[in-house]
Amino acid sequence: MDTPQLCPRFEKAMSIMSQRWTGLVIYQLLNGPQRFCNIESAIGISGRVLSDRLKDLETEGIIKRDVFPETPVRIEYSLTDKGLALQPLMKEIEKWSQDWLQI
Amino acid sequence: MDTPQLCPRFEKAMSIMSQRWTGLVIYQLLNGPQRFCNIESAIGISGRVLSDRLKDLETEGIIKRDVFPETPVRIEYSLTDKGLALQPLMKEIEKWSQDWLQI
DNA sequence: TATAGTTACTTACTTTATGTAAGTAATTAT
DNA sequence: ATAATTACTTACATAAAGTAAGTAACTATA
Repeated sequence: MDTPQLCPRFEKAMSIMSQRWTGLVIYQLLNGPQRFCNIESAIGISGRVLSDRLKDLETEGIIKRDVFPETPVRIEYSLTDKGLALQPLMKEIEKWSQDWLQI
Repeated sequence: MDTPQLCPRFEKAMSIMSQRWTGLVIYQLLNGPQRFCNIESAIGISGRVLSDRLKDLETEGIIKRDVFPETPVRIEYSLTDKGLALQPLMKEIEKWSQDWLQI
């Protein structure tokens, strides 16, 4: 038929956002920089998958990882500008969920 | 730590949108009602998974399924109001992808 | 009449992703 | 010497997704 072809950039964005946990990790980091174990307990993701997701998101330039050589070592994850730019999208998801989902 | 707890409605919205293919199926249906094989070829999803997704989305009230007893039978999928309400969200993904992703 | 074509699926099987639980490294506290 | 802490990794089990073939219902063609 004659539906327009998918824009590769849009497709990429979708593939990032439609990966399990990615959205919640970003949403959680909108609360500010935080550590691995905090993200883990806040959203209920397993450490194994969180480790994968943080690596992927860092590779995509959406989050950054800062190491503070304290004891025990403190590692903070935070959103880059690219990651912060996802806030309006998160707001839309919030809005839709408020308007259309029951508890 | 002291990050706020996740809103169950937001979490539900995220679980819908972060399932693989769901976003693209909805995006595709923003072009108007269309048939199974059209969605399939437009976004490159396998029939097996598309079948699952369409059932899930119908259960969620995001799409509806209309049967036209022609030959061969025509079955059209389209967005409900709840599904159409996801358009602003799709626009945000488009915008972000334009602003932050390279080709 | 037999064969092929069409759409919308389903089924069986393989591969990939995710969940669970235990383990590791580096350091400090007890 | 043992336990505690954080940020992971590893090994293994289960769930989700991909691939390809099959099915049902009907029509068109040879």
